[in-house]
Amino acid sequence: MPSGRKPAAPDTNARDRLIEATAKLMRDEGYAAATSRRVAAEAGVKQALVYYYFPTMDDLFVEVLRSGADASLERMRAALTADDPLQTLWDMNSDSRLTGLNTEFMALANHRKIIRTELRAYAERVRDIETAAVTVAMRARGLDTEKYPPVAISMLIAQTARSLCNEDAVGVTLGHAELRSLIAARLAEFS
Amino acid sequence: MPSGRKPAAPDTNARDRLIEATAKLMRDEGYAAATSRRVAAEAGVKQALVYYYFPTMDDLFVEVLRSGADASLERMRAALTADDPLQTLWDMNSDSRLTGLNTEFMALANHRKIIRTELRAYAERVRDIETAAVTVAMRARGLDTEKYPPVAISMLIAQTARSLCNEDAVGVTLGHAELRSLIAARLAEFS
DNA sequence: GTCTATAGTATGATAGAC
DNA sequence: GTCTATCATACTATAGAC
Repeated sequence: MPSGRKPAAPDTNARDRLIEATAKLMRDEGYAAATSRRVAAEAGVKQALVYYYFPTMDDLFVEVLRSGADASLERMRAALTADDPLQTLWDMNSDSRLTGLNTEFMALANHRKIIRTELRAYAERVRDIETAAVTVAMRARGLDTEKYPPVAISMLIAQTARSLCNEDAVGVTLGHAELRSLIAARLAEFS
Repeated sequence: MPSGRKPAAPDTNARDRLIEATAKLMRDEGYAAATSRRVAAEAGVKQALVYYYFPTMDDLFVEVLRSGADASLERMRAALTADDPLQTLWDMNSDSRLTGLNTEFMALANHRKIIRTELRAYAERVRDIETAAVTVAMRARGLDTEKYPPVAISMLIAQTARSLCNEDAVGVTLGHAELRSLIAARLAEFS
């Protein structure tokens, strides 16, 4: 295979570095900080090169969302067939790197049509996978999937994890211990 | 009383109009759209006047947060002594005007210290009030506040309502009906 | 309290050399 | 594929007239 190398090194091609640099800036300083100049500097290239790979900055943002989404979906598919899908669901939605980016994209999506469309498509694919995993887990334990629809349970777990993460990010921790142990007790019933 | 008028009219003084215009722009187009020029135009004044009332744009943002927070806390205090505090808690956190602004402030808070500090203080005051209301409601119905800490219950209700609202804003509705009716059934047990 | 005018800087995007 | 150079535009913030 001629081009079979996949270096995990920090630098691959310029395009990938630009995408990664944009994600980093969005996480650390918000989407408004991800300007063509700053993104280029972070990736170690000149500003004009951004427009060689991406027609507009919005196209760059969409690509950041897509590549992150693909990686996330891949991880989720693998993880949710594991021993403890519900705990895995909780853990994955507690990753502050992901929830931080997600907040930025939610804010961006509120006023940019292309990003809204892309984010919606991604969110629904994620929900489908998560719901499938919860369905399997609940049936295996003989739980009532009529009274407690798996899609509702998976939303409850994912959204609670993400909310706690978002609050942590701004320094709000009041009540977190209580909610965490309540969830932990509930999740333990499934294991 | 010399200055006792409180006109609900769209125009009061310039300062208030600037704060309201900023909130509107943040809701409709995101915080990045709330520039001194656009805010001034929306309020019907000239750009330089923004800096007469607010030393920097961040000071304006903080003031938007404060005035919104004060109004919200006032409404919440009044509402939570009502007949059905838990339903009220749900309804107040389902207001898309508030949750939209909240998303913007969360994103802003992720990279602006002053706003993070202000948002944290507000979030904790809100949580205190909500928790107090849930405590009263649970005790009145003889529910176990040891096993189900009121602060955790109030967080669960508020965050679920807000999450559904945030998703609605970007067009995601998958699973909402199921989660809503699950919550409705739970809330009904308290009434 | 509200304005005009402007300084100084950063932005998205393009043209064209190599 | 990557660069230099630049245009047109927008931004925050200040100075100073009225």
